[in-house]
Amino acid sequence: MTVATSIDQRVSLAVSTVIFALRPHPDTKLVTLWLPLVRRIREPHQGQWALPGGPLESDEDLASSASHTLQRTTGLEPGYLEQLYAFGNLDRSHVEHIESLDPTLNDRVVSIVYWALVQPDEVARAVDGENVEWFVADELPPLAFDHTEIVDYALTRLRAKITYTPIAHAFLPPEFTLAELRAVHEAVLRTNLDPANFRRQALASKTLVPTGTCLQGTSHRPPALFRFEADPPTTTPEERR
Amino acid sequence: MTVATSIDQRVSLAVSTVIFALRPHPDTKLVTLWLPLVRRIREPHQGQWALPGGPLESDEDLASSASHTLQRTTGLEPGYLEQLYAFGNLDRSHVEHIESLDPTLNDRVVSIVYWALVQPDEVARAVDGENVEWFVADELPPLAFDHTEIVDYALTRLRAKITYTPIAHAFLPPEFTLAELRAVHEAVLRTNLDPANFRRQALASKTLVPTGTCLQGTSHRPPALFRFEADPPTTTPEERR
DNA sequence: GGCCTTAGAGTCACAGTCACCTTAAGTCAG
DNA sequence: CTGACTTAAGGTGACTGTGACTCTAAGGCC
Repeated sequence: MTVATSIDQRVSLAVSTVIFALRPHPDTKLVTLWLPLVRRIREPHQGQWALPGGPLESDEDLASSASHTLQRTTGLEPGYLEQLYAFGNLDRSHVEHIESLDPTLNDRVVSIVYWALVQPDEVARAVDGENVEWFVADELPPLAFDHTEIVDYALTRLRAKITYTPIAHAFLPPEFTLAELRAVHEAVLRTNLDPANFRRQALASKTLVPTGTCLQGTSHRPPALFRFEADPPTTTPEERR
Repeated sequence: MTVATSIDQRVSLAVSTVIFALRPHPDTKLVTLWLPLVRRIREPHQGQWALPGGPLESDEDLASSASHTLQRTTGLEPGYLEQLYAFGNLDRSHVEHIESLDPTLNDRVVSIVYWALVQPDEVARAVDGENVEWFVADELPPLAFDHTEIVDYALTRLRAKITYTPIAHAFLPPEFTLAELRAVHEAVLRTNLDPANFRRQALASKTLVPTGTCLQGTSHRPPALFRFEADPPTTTPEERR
């Protein structure tokens, strides 16, 4: 920071985003985590799948860049967006599959990676196709660069964070039942949770507000609807401003 | 990442480090957190104190860059080093004191900030002087750029992390008593901890190994010496390799 | 020996968690 | 209308970790 007025030409800066959404698993039909990947159309790692992203433009914030990537690849707005980590080690372009040995293509890239939660809808499927494809997060093909590692870390972070922070709302509509909220947790954590205990803890967290209404038309006792509290405090620097 | 083969000239990349060490407070004599700052010798923010750091060299990893900064400003090796956050918003050079209005000096800088824990020794004081000076972490002067914000975030992270991770060892010699370990926690958290309860929790964490020996020469019952377990598992990507 | 200081072990009340059970409230089949 | 079925919602008891506190152990110092 102190003396940073020039930079070595060969270090470039990119922003990538790990985008999570919930959809039914094609085999088990159980709801699981999915994420969109982009097929690389040039060396290195041409043809392999990679995280969506791009170089940081000089007129956009880091988080804005991640948002733009999200919009470009899925057509969606982020329900939740947080910086994951900055990956910049020298060896990160050379992992595993060295396809191109042309050193000019092996430029040093520092990637600032964000992770996002979205609600997939019709629009998302429309953007699909082209070079974008959605995959089950825990059943990914080999990815370009160190992106497998990055996705693993993002999954760890998501699974840790959902247990102590109300981020599940990013996967849900404004109003939802406790069963729906629990289903999100179960899908992310890949476990079954005791409905009674989950209910008690969710209500104790003080982040849920009962709407007073109930969901009608079910073949059983109608469940109460909730919405999330307006201002859940966060701790990342960006959001503290 | 995907298309990152060129970068806008005006975005430069720097690595800064928040370096924490424990020393007695000059007034209260109680042990507290200190950190070294560097006086800026050019615009913008000339004369103000800032975090030590510098541009990322094309042949060094991000963490290595932070280590080099640490070595350069204090002469010390890091006992603990972890990436804090990447700060890159457009307005971060313009906060508060706009001294230089020359736009060419207000280049866009993305800073990847690390935080480190060190044991200060004689060497550290020797490097002192020049443009480096140590300050009590909670009583800093106004800093250049958004560095006040960054230090605040680093302090939050340190204080949160020491409660659930055995990082206190970075402030301690290889062998130490439980009272010394507790003193580190008390200094970082600025609270008094119940010795008996702290003991119970520390031993329950399974990260301490009794050496079998006791510290002799005290004017009371000799305390047992401990050392930290060899392999404390961590979760940051760098250390998982 | 008596006193001081700190180490270290133990006790008790309390809050949160987990596994499990019971009751409430609706739909649907007959 | 009635009973079967399903899920919501509330409750209970065992267990666990924590905070406040007490008590004993082991040294040095006077």
